[in-house]
Amino acid sequence: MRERPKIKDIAERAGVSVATVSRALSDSALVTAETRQRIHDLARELNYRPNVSARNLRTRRTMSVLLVVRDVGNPFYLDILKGVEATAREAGYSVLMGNTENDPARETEYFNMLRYGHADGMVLMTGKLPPSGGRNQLPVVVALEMIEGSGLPHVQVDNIAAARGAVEHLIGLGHRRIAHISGPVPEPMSLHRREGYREAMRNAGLDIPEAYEMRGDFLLESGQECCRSLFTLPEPPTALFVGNDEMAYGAVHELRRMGHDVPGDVSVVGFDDLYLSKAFYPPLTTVSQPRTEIGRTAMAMLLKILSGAEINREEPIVLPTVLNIRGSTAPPASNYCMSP
Amino acid sequence: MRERPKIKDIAERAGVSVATVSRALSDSALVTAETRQRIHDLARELNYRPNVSARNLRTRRTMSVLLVVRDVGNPFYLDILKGVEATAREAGYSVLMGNTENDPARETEYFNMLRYGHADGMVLMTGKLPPSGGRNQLPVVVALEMIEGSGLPHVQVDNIAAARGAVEHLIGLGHRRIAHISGPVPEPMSLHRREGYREAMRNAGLDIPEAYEMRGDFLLESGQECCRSLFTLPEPPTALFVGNDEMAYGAVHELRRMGHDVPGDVSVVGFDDLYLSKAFYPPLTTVSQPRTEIGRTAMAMLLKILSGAEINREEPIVLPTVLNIRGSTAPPASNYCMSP
DNA sequence: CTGAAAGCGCTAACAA
DNA sequence: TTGTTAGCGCTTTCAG
Repeated sequence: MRERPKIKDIAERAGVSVATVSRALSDSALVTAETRQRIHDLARELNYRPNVSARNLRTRRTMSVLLVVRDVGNPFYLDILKGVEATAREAGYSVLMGNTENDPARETEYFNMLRYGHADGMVLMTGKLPPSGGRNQLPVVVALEMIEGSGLPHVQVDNIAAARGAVEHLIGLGHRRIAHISGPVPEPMSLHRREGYREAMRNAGLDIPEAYEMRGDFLLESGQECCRSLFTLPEPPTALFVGNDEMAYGAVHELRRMGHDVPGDVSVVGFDDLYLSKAFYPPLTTVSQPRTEIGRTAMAMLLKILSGAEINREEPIVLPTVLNIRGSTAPPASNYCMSP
Repeated sequence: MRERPKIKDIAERAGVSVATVSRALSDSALVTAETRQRIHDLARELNYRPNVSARNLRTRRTMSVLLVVRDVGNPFYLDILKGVEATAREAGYSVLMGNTENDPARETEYFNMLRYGHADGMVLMTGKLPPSGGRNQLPVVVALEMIEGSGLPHVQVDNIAAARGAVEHLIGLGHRRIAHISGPVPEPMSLHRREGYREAMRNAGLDIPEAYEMRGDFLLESGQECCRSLFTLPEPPTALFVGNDEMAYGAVHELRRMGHDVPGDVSVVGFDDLYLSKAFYPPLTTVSQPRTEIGRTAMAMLLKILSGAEINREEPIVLPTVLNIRGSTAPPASNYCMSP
């Protein structure tokens, strides 16, 4: 037998044409059950494997999708990746990993991979977009990061409402001096979470001293640094609403280093509910996003687009968040407590 | 212009043959600099994109590799993924994600993807292998998990020595009653770390009570459970060497719940140096594996195999580990301290 | 229900 | 240096 059998080999052995083999292998109804069986047996016997490149060329599809994130090393994406992968494979698709590292050139490159026919569609989790160029025609679904006015379908959470809920929790505990450490500005995700913070404060009639709004970059170290600045203020906050868990870890770490107890002296709320937030000390109160579900939904949406179905590109799909109240929040210490 | 230009379109416009265009676009030296330039310009003007499926079919390679892990959701793989991805793209390869969830059927499936020509090679990070079937002929590199006697090239760390070093650190601090929580047995990785623990204890002339060797499964909860058992013993340990960081988090969590101070009452050492171990409280003493480097090395090895170079399949590449000593280890409390 | 035949778009022998 | 040509292995009309 030749190195690797092809349809032709099976056809010869079975005494039928390649067309029949192709049909039989794809379980077409246009083949007698009997021949179909015979061909299947023969295929197994010869250890036949279809050549995907040939099939792709012919069918003009690759049965694979691109999943593009800004940093594969970020644990935040894990469950999303998991959701995308699971949904993709259920539909027979493979997932190609893309990593932009915030480099617009790379992002363009991944769009080009779509155009090259490298993949059939893309789930995009970055905040920026290449210069356009007919990209709205491409099968792309944006997850998480809201790209304003992109015209691309997206699935996300309501960051404003979630943030507002988190801050309301702090206010409900009796906190009045609540500071915020935001993610990188002007990314929509950061802005929205900050907006939620502002809304909650405004609704409660609370002032936000300018120095209470710190800008971080979503990384642990910036959580530490921002926290340090906040606690050199003459009137430091009694509670922190931090833009993501990673910075919240940094903040708690720093608070401990400065001798403050969490939540005894300072309460901290995060955002994301990372993998380890429940094992953190103290277990972190944080907004939980349905990450796996986001992945699944985004991929399902992409599958729908790929199947040719019409979808509503304007109205984003918004998934619900939950505030997980754990050990890092408590009422303010009595000496800090002031009634309005 | 037609929907999507192909080489033929460029050829017609340029008044040359498709072969010349193909050569020009791949910057072959067999084309005049002048025509090459002209064709490049034309290609850009027409917004030409090569069709990868056609190319793949013709060249019999896909320029993509498979990266297979047992759980994409596990943060442990992040940096490895990053290393693999980086090295792959530097060489022009894409990375396809594979997720086995410890299901041997899936693992076979990924091997089949190689055989189908879905990808050119594979970096495998799971502990089990399908029934063989000429798999040793396939371009596969095993990272991390040692599959004994597989005949596949692999890159890894010396788990025995690393574990021994970690336990020696505890012994050096004065601990005598040191327990171990292992990963799933009989996986080589778990066995090796346990072996290192045993060696260190033996070398120091220390006994290992049977109950001091707990079996976990590398997950947080099992760290908690094993820890709970250990501290119902009449003579509980004063230090724990835990098979991975995740279980160590669980153990510390449980110790705190039971009212033990870490490291005041009990010291804990982990393995892996996960992303957040330094922000953990107390910052975790743990063995650090060069994860990104492991990914890079494995991918580099695979590239070498794909390029046709001969490599030594017998001798694994062993990368160095470092013991990161942080806040979770200290000398035993005086009332526990006993000289030999 | 089955077969013949025409490509999908590209690369690489072989010729010139 | 360039062109001609023959496929890579598969799917899918179109005829029978």
